[in-house]
Amino acid sequence: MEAARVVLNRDPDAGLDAIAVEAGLTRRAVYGHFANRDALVQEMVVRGTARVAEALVAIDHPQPLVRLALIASRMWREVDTMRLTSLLAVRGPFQEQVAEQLRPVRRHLLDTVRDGARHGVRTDIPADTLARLIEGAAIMVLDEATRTRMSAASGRRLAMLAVLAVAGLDAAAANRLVDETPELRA
Amino acid sequence: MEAARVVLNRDPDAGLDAIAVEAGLTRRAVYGHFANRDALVQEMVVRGTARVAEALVAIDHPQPLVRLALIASRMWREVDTMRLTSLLAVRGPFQEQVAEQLRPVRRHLLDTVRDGARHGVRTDIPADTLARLIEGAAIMVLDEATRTRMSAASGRRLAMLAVLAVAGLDAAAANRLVDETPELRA
DNA sequence: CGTAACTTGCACGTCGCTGTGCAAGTTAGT
DNA sequence: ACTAACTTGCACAGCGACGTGCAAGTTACG
Repeated sequence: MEAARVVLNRDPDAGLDAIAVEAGLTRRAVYGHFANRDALVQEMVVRGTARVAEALVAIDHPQPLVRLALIASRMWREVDTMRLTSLLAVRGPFQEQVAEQLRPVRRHLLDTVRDGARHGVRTDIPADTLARLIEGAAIMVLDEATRTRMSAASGRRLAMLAVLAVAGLDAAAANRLVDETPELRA
Repeated sequence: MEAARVVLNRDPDAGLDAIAVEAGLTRRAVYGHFANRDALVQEMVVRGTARVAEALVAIDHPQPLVRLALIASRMWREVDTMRLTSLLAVRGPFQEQVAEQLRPVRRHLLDTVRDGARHGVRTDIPADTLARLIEGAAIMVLDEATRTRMSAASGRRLAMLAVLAVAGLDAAAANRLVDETPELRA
């Protein structure tokens, strides 16, 4: 399970053998726990997505901008799962499934974007489009930060800054927000 | 060739059969032109990347911010090729090849970012990191715009705004720049 | 017409991955 | 020591995609 996350994060098309080896097992042994490859991946992605979705929906802060930054922050905390989830949300046999699980998260994000209109979030781009861009930007930064083996602190901050940038804040305002909000320093 | 671009854009792992059909040929006939599947993809990606790279490096405007917007704009003009190129630059057997071809482009982008420091480009993020983020953001927007079948004008504008946002401009300044610069209206 | 280039259809072998069957081995719990 | 759960190794069949060989057909050009 854990092994699958690691391996599939490296190569989403990795064979069952690679996963088994990573788990310290034989390919044959895996079939004792899962009916087939898809069942394994399904199980993993569903669990992971559920955890992430729950964590993101739970974000609740009076200021919309802080909520946005917190979303980026929590995503970073679950990078591995997030990257897989977002990957599987686009291609693969689980698109629907994952999309369904992400619905409340996306709704929450959209609400936050709308809510932020009076706090500096740009309105020149339709809210739903902007929400998608913010989501995409977060994932993209996560990818980049992972690829360059960025430190936890740097990655988190970068994710927050990028999300706020796409949301429409200028650099100065974003840095001020991140530095002066206690919840964003945790 | 053209067919390969279309098909692989839908599914990067598409079989040779699908490509042949799209081209109005038989799988067998393709082997009359290319030694094997890899040769075909290689040829296509190399040609495409070369074109794009050339177009992007040729961008030359006194204002760095305009250069950034132009990069996004030209990328949008070559969406299909760009998406494939960026995809192949990360995974697949051509990583090195593509990365090599993109080197001058990335250097140009990095120079532009550095150059923009005095024109509103954020400096709180290291220039090389920021350059990567801008590149990633552009691709991400292209993907999103393609997925939602956005109109040419909308897609182009969105790409420009997103790139400028990540570069550190606030929404108002970005819109002003895009609207008031003749080169960005073309 | 004749020829050269190209395409087609079909057959075939190969490769890599999947999923299963079975006998034998290991490990943990009682 | 006995059992139950789990693992291993190996063998096998299936599937899909690749790459090739060959005979027959089409098309363009002289």
